[in-house]
Amino acid sequence: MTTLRFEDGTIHLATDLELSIPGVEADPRSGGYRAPAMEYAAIRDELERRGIEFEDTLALESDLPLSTTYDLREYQRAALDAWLDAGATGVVELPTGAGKTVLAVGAMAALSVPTLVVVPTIDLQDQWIRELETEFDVPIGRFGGGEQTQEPITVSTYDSAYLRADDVGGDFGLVVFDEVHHLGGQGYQDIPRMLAAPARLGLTATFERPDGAHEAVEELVGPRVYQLSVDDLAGDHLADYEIRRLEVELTPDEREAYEQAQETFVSYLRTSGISMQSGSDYQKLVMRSGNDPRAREALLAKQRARDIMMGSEAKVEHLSRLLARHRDDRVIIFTASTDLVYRIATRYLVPPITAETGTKERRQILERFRDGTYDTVVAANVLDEGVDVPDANVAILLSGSGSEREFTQRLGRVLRPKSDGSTAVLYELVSVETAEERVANRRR
DNA sequence: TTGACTCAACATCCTTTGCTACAA
DNA sequence: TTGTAGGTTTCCATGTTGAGTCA
Repeated sequence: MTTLRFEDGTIHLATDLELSIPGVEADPRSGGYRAPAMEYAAIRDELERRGIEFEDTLALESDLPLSTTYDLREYQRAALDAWLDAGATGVVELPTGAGKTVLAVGAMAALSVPTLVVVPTIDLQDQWIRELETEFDVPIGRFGGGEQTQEPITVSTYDSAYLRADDVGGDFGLVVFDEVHHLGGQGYQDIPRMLAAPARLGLTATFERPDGAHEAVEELVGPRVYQLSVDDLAGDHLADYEIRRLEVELTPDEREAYEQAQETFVSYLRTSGISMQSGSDYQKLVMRSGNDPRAREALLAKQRARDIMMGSEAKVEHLSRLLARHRDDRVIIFTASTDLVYRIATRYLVPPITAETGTKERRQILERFRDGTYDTVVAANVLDEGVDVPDANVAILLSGSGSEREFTQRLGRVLRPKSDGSTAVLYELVSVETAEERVANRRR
């Protein structure tokens, strides 16, 4: 008799037959065959194709009473169809605010199998659970945030999924990865490997990663099956928007300090033979800095130069004009450093949010921003992703990285359609004749 | 139960000029 | 002809998160 069983994140195939299935290896210790759990569907298909009778101890197709009242928008319907046509595997890329959760609910209702939803933050976990409890008449389990309760539909953080996948990986027929680009991380890639779920849905607003790790995501979840950009939906389902770049000058003191720091960095590159053509060259420099004091000094100088161009006095000065112009608007100011957040908070009496802001205080600030008590907040990177941020119509990017993802996420914060149909505005403040001009171009 | 703390993991961190090999 | 990727393996700093521990 041939039997399929889930064991510690793997599929064990107990059989007397001689088999040769790609990805499946003989396991002499247990006297059978073994493969990562993600090969489950392929193994089952292969056994069926060869007409081999087998017992399947994984019950992934139990019929859950899932129905949805959501009326999918045209593009959501198209995305769902594309995913189903691809065999219920793959990634859907939709901009922030385009209703990725709704799409996932549609997918869950279409398959009606036990489902694991994996999300990056506790905040998102809370949102998903609220949404699923409203939509479906079944209990919703939770892995993470100090709770470990499993139900046919369970929402987990990536961290908890990593800890539990070897244990529960044989219990779900569908897995939904919210913000699926996180799966590019080395450790997180083990999560989909240890899950048997044949159906896999990845959701993101920014699929491609600069480090190329989206290729690993494609192998683990499936290729991108549907894609819409912000511009595809702006004006219809998202607000129209405008990007305004404002160029500011460094003060003479800042300029001198910037040029000096930059020269320290560049002259080290010249003498060390590092050509700095890609991220991996930068990595080489970082490694060298571990035992080469000059390399370390070069990196620290680069850091100083970054701080100067990103937090220049002229930017903070210019901010006062923007805040005056948008006195009646709802404004989020984004920076790349916590220092700058607190400088602005002190100078303009704007509530700050950084990683140091406790959960309770953070929730309070966002609640007051939502109800209109505050019309402006300033944040470092905390509001980029994974947080339910109230709608705003003006975003001011005082500083940021060259990451296209970060830019898209920040733009997404002002794109919820406005009741009066008005246009959202995103300001980018850039210090001229610094590396920031290049950084700003890259992220677009 | 809460808050403060530590720890591990992840992300970004880069330049600008020209060489070589290879694929489309 | 044109466009694009090209070797390495353990790490400067900063920002952020979730899990775990302890009082």
